[in-house]
Amino acid sequence: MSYALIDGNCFYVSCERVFNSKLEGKPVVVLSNNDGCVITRSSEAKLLGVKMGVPWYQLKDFAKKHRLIAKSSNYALYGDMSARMMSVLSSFSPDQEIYSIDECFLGMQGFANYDLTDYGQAIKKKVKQWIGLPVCVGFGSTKTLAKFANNTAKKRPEFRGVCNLGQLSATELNELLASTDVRDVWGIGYQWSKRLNAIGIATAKDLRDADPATLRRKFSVVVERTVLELRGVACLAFDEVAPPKKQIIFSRTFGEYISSLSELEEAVTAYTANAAVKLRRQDSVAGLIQVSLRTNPFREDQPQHQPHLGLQLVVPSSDTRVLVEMALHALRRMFKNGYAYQKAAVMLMDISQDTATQATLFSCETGNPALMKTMDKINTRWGKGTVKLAAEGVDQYWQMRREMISPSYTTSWNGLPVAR
DNA sequence: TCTGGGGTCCTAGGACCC
DNA sequence: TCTGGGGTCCTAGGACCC
Repeated sequence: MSYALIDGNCFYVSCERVFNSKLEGKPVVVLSNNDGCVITRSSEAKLLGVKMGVPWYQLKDFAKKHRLIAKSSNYALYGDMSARMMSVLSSFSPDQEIYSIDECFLGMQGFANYDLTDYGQAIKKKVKQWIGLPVCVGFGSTKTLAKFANNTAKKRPEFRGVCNLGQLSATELNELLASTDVRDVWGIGYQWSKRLNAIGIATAKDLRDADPATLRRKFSVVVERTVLELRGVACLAFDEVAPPKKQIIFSRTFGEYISSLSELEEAVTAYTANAAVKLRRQDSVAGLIQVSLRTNPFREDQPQHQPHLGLQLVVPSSDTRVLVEMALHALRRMFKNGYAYQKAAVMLMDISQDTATQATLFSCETGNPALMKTMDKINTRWGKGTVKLAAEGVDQYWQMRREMISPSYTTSWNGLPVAR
């Protein structure tokens, strides 16, 4: 069995470029929600030395000087482009696992007679032609090796965007592994890479050749599995259908600080409604809802308050009104006057499929599934927010800032590109 | 003075991913 | 002034049970 991993090159920037050719060849970054910090960089921006995660306000002067272009993130656009890309990719294998917004695995079982390097080039070409997005392709006998191959295809121009490990000699593979920092192995983050370095494991090759049992003892079973995966022993499952989420979070920084309870109530109501939509989309109900608030932790000069409170529902529910009632209850218990709150989050937990719900003896209010379904249908058909609870507020001053956002070219009539 | 052993469940915290 | 959002898995330790 072998796997392909296809990954969009600086995906968000590439999505912007599809509809705005002026961004081509220029240093571009896409910012996180609220225009907070850099989350995607074009290769030109990387060359300028722009680091991942830098706060935008620290970069403004630099951007002016170096003609760095910033875009607010436009998830309506990226989500839609992602769906199109995934649909094209699904035509290249019967088995697809969508791993994130910009990457998927394909199962390559039954492709033994194919030249996978050619096949990878064909994939790359079709996605570029049909969707307009540049991708790289990596092939390996485990997911971790496919990831490694993809990473190699990205970094080394001589591979022309496609790396098939199966085609390499043992020497060539060793050379590639030896020239890859252990930090760049999928599953090894900053903390573990530091500790691995300390015991003499610096490269992907060192890690592959280390003793799995020792690493399990010193680190965890996760690191052991990574070692085995690098050796070609598959330890990670291929999930074709996304399993339902075990927790659902809706969390946003406000456009402006909020100090009043009534405005927080509006925001928490809206956040809960958003989380509930996600919950119903996977036909689930939640048994526990947690609300949290946060002041700006960077403002050490200001009083800090980061409360969170979870409340159990008597009967698990997905009804927005039931969930909102609980959320507001939690909010009112935590809220304190005199703080500038910067962010709120609503988290749904104890999630189960709604068919499995246990009825109570004294059948309590569990909500009205039919009404919720109708609401979701209307909002899908006529656009988000067509029908909502009045308590979500009308003005919504706390909505996030997105000062450099592009139109929703593919998902809104108003954003439709015009051909001249 | 002396104070078992084994199992389960839950939670918090730490690590990782994009 | 301005620092994102949304997930997963694993482990250790405490509570509790017999």
